[in-house]
Amino acid sequence: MSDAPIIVWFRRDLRVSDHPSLSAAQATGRPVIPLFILDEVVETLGAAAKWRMGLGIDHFQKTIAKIGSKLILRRGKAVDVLLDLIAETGAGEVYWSRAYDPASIARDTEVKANLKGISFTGHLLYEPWLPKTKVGENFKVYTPFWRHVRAGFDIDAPLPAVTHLCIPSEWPKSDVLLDWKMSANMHRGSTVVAKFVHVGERAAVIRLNKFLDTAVEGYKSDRDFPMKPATSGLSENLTYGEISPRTVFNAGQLALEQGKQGAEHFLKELVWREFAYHLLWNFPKLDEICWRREWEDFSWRGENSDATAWKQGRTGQSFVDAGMRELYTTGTMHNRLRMIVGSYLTKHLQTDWRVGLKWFEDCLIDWDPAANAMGWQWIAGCGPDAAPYFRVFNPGLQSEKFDKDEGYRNTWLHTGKHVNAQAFFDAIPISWELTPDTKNITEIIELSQGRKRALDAYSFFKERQTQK
DNA sequence: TGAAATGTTGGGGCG
DNA sequence: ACGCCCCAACATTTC
Repeated sequence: MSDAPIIVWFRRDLRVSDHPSLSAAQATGRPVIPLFILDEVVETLGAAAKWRMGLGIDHFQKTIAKIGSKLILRRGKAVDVLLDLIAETGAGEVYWSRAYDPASIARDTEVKANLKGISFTGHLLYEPWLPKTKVGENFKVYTPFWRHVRAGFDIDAPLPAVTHLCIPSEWPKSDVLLDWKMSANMHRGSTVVAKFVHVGERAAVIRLNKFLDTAVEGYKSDRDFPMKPATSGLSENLTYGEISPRTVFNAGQLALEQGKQGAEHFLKELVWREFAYHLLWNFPKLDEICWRREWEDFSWRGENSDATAWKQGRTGQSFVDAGMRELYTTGTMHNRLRMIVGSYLTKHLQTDWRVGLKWFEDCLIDWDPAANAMGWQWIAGCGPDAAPYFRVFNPGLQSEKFDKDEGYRNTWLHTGKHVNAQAFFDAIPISWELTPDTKNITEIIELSQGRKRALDAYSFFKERQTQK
């Protein structure tokens, strides 16, 4: 029986509750060395996500300290760092929670080929390769996927929090988090976004409970209204694994059994996240190539000045601009606005969905490789189970329906009603000018013209397709 | 998880 | 009383 230490390599699982690899390591009774690596995957995160990951690590260091252990920080290519640490400490194995995006898979495959690594489930409810249709195919449509996993997969109860860890006889050296400068690319001002983040396990659980106590009953209808406090906000925590999907699922299931309206819809949204990973697993270039390949021939515009105006929240469509400014200021955007701004960019502005995907990747603190790619392909009309291309959102009508009192637009465009907004914009050091009141910006393109241009491009595209 | 165009119906004003 | 028109309200189809 070896008493060699076990390295628990943390990635997107910054928690001690319901953490299968940590619990398994602890259960061996052997010393545990908690480790985080600033590796090739973390280095290339978008600015906001990288900064937010830094906050998560900072918080998690304290969590680990509270259970009598220490989070070791190392920087470098993952396999090299791990081999070095094994040599230094005599560690026998490395445990981790699986990741499913191509960059992480490549990294982890190389690691596994060079040392004894054991991977656990932790980031998802269902391993993405498991769901199959009756004829053994991968799912392309959400509803059958939902029905299949709902009926066919049991979700175990979450594991209890790990409350202590055996420590090694000697701690290996650790980097200092500040030296990693995780905020280096946050030119748009991390102090502004910092007001909106909820970091760590405790914050995540508070969010979950608050949502289930107060908001879930009205979730089904209220979640479409960006000014209503109707959503859980948990995407931010799920993406860094500050709460496990299993914890969220079980709590949602309990609410459902208590007869709470909206709980079923909440579970469905959680499973959308699973569906995104199912798609990404089966189509690893989901963020690069149109899932319906023929759409590669569509006349998408690349980076262009209209797209720049879109990023800056200066399109002259107040609802779109408000959404883009919420994104820039808070690192998140209400889901309804994500659909609206995505539709506007890809339809009215005829711009390639990958331009929008990249901007979201850089701005979102809840960025997720699978969900972002699926969402953009969905709205552009080239993805699986996608909104048909001709489903063009009209931002004006959408604002009539979902922001009738202009509360949302007033908040993010600043027209004086919500004084906080000015402070946000004052604090953002930006290279382009934000006028305080964007309501008078001339629209890039009149809405019905933009719609027509999009539909014309679509007919032209379809015409060419049939000729092939 | 859309919007606009087109089609249908039925009530009311009015000659 | 009747036919006609208008148009709101709703349903269907088309993009």
